[in-house]
Amino acid sequence: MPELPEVEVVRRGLERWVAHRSVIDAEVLHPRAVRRHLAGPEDFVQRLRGRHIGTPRRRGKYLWLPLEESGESVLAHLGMSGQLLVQPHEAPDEKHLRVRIRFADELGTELRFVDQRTFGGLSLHPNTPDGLPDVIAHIARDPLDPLFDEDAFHRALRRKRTTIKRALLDQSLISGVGNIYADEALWRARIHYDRPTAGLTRPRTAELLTHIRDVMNAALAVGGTSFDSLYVNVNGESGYFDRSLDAYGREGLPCRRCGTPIRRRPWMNRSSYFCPRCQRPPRAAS
DNA sequence: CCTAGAACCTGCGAGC
DNA sequence: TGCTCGCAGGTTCTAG
Repeated sequence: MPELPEVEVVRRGLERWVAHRSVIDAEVLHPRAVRRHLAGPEDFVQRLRGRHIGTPRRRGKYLWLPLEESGESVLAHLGMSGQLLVQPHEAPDEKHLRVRIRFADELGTELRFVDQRTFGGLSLHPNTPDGLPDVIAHIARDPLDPLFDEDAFHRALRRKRTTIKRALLDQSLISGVGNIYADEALWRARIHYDRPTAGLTRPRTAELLTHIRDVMNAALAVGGTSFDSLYVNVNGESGYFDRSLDAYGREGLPCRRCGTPIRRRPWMNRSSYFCPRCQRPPRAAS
């Protein structure tokens, strides 16, 4: 589940059901699911065997399982359609099951990576000194991270010659924000998605960040956003935040603030939803 | 160096 | 019924 709240729901599930177990074996059913593991599927499986899983961690949309005593982690990204499921051994294989991880204990469950579109994947990487898989060192801290550098983020926005929604989706500036929560936060902040970042004032940036945190925490409280069965927690259950969305997916429905119909605009091969009255376009854009 | 756009995949629903 | 088209929550690479 793509954005931060959904990934955090999965992380919490892994912490409860997978942490502190030891791997007895793994099985890669589709090589693309481990394409980021450059040494290949066999190497991935071999280096996983016998390892003890530590406490699952997350930064933005990435999550990882530290392997105790090896200095490495299993890095996971769910892409557009990935799921990490804790299933009983006897549960039938999912249609898009890509990787299976079995444990040495008698709990009767296994960890499965299921991914329809195969944009996501698992891989093994050494950790940097601060416990981060080395390949995600370029990913910025996310807005729920206590060490998120608000001032650096604001200075980056001022420096860039880009627009606000592009910047929010740039994981090297701020991580964890995707298409849904970008639209939701911008609606709350009454900022048009095509507004240049260079003109944002410091208070305006702070306000936007507050809205991002608020909407993410609200989603987290109800298990995240799921429109369909693709986005579920480790037990296969959906979140309920789709009922609370104010902008995303609400084309033609009245803005909950002013009643003006929400608009959808094609944007970067996807969509942007906004209120044309509350979120005024920068110049002559509609 | 920077930014915009396309590519990477599979499946579903709408419209014809 | 069956085909085509547009669309889907992300990241990364390339062209300009």
